[in-house]
Amino acid sequence: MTDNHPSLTVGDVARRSGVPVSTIHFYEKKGLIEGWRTQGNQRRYERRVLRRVAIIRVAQRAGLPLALIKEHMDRYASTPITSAQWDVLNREWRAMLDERITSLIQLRNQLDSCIGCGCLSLADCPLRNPGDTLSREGPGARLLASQQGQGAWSSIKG
Amino acid sequence: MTDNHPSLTVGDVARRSGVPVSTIHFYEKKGLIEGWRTQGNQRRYERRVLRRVAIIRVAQRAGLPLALIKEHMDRYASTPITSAQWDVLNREWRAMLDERITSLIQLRNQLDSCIGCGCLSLADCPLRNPGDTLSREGPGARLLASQQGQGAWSSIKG
DNA sequence: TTACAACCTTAACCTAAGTTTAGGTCAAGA
DNA sequence: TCTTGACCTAAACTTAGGTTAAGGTTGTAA
Repeated sequence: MTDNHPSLTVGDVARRSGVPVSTIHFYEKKGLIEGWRTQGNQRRYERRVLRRVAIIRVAQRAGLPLALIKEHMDRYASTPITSAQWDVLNREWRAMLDERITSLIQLRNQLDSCIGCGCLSLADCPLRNPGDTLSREGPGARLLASQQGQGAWSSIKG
Repeated sequence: MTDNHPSLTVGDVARRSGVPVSTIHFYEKKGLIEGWRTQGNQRRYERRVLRRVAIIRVAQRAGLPLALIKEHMDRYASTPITSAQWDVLNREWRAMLDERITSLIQLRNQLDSCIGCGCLSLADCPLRNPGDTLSREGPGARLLASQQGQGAWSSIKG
């Protein structure tokens, strides 16, 4: 914990990142972070790992699966990355985030018009059914979901 | 499938909502949707359930857990709800969505400044460490996560 | 009335992201 | 030296959100 401490123990990382030791083990096993071992086989990390853990946690809050986070970090970490490559990756990552943001905003906007209506309570829907008029044409009631579009990242779940 | 069809089979719901039959069963078992049974014990639903399923899927895409979606829907469904009550619930739900939206936008904005830097590649971080200067004071490197705020809804995961 | 798709239930299985437990080792201070 | 807290591994367990399988029933159309 002194200032010119060259490396962090797993406990240090846990304390300073707010993540349990078991999770640090887990992340290491999954290849999301890396460090080295002492002669006594104990884990040691560079300070830089803290930021990496922080990014992992933020990305998780955003709903990104670890596999995707890892994949992305790995691609950025491949040493000779051209700015064009970086650009592509960055755009993909953003597209996925944008998709999720859109989803959330859309959901929020549905609140007044939909959550208050009969489809959620058991009373009649006061919005005389703009959705159900679609039903004759096939896959109705998908209007919310179908507005999502099919970005590059939606394939992740499909 | 004819127009004045009063009810939907589980297959109808599946087809029209784009969700597998097994998932419809699952949602029903979890109490997220409800219907009734024919004399032959087959499921029947009102058309309204389609919109409900659509909302569930959008909410899921936004990263909300089913338990939370259900909890919220249940509260709206409690029959005698005053407009004041509705207002409170609506504000809570929106606050949570806003929090998540903010989180995502923040993450997206971190992309350029952070994912391109040395904490992800193995080179030195070009952003001469605004995070690590915090390390002397205790839980450093939590700056991203701690910017998230602790709204009424963050307790859900904690 | 017979075929066949669509339905039913229960139970086992699956992935993700960890957590917990058990049994053993390491390192630093009194 | 001894104790104690921090560390190690492996394996079992957990929750969420489903999917798959097996074996039986229903409903409809020829």
